[in-house]
Amino acid sequence: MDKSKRYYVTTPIYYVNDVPHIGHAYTTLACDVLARFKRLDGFDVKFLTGTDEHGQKVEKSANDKGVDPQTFTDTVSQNFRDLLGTMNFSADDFIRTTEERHKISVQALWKRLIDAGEIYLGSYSGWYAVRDEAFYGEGELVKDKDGNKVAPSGAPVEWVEEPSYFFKLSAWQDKLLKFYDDNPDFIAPKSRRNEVTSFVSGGLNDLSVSRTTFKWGIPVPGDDAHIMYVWLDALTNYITAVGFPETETGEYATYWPADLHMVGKDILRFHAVYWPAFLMAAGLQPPKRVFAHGWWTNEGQKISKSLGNVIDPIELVSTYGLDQVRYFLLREVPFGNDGDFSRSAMVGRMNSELANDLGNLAQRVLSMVNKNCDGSVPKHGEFNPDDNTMLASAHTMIDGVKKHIDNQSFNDALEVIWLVIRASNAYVDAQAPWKLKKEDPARMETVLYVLVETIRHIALMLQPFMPDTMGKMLDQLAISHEHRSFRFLGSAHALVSGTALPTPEGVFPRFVAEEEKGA
RNA sequence: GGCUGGGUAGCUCAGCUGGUUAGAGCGCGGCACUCAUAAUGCCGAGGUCGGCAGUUCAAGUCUGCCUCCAGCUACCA
Repeated sequence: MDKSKRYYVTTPIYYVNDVPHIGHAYTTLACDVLARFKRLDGFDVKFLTGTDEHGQKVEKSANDKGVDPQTFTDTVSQNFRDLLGTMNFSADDFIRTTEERHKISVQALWKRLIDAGEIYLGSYSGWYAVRDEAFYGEGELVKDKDGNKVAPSGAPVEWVEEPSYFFKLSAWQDKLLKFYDDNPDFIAPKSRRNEVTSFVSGGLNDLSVSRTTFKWGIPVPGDDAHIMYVWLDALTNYITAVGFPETETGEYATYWPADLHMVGKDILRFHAVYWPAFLMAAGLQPPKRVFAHGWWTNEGQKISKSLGNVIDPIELVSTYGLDQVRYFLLREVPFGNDGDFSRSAMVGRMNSELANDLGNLAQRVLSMVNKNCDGSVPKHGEFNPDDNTMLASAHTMIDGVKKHIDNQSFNDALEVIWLVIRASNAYVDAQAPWKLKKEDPARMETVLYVLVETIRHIALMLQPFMPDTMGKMLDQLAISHEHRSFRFLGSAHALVSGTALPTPEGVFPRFVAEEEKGA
């Protein structure tokens, strides 16, 4: 197996206590585009997502509902699985931490860490907030209005003193710093990398990795009183899904180390510090890269449940259309930055870029072809310098796109494609095929040929972002499903003159607000 | 308090190792065209590149100080 031609990308596993929102959709969307892109580029891809189902909070939620935790998680995990269909995500595997394969995997990892002397039994005491699933130092606590000590988040805390296993994280400080140094692209974007290295440079404490205060989790092998700390459990999903503890054959041998863990910026530390430390301590390879993306605000406001302005992906898709939403989320903001979702920005992008620039380009060209070329791919004569410039920009587009995709710079990748789209519209106007129709029909056909061939390239390149719509556009060019990978880019696989084309139909309608309709 | 990143046209942002008239998209104004989803193309307005000082033949681009914003981190009577 050629390891350079395989690609393993993961989303975080989503905490089942949450209801799927735009943040989940955004993270998985980014991975979906990467996975689709790599598949089209000839890679053997594994794209993993799933749900994190253990922990005290889940146990509590289930109790509150009067059901056992397994029944509870079966129900809520499904919400995240449904999101795949809603957003047209092409995940290859959906892992749940309550699965048997995962229990085996986590316990095997634990044993490796024990055997390596990286875990020891001690005792833990501190202020614990169930709601945050985190310990706080005395100094971090604040007083609420009744004078009770609470976490900085406002969550109630309790003094907990219990035996606990510890991972010797403190011993990994130098090795982690060397690892970051040797792998400058491990953490992205750059600003996040700085944050992590400065955090690690500040010193690391050993990490409590077990609890005795609840039961809903994976037991420590040989010491059932202890349940493994949720992050050790959760992070291990990335290797469970490739068949760990089997490491010599099968998917682990093929796909590990993962090419990319996509995460929100809130969980970067777990992925960029704890996870590589766990893996190296167990004698396993850390992942190649962790990318921390930003958050969305809603019309300039921070999104929160209490404000009631949570953005529901299902609603977005039904209002604006699936591919329009997929496009907007990756086009509007440089990936890694925070972004703002606003109705006007959404409509602006979908109308000016999708309907006007791209949709109308396809429509104006295809309808001329339909009316003037017998509804089939036009014949072409010699290409003049203008034609060659146009075609060359279509042919070389992939280079820029690929470069940006490998940096997860989705908006830049789209910009590269849009330069070609704008150039195509300018080319149409400059060549004025509607004039050539009367003056030089053969030349008109050549111009239209250049255009359909350019549109073919644009549609092929945009498939990862907008799979449905680009599928329709390729249908309109009568390109079979077997001819839609990036292998077919370039003049060697150009459209064949005379091929019958279906009647064109617009694929990106303009968005007209309800109140404007019928006005 | 410390660290990091950032303050560039109305808005969102590009500007690599310092070098001729500082760029794009959107928005705005005008012109052209009529194939097309009242779409497209072209032209234009406009910014003392956060402030002050310095280095240099030359600074948005380097240095120092100041200021504002964001993130991370530490600490506190």
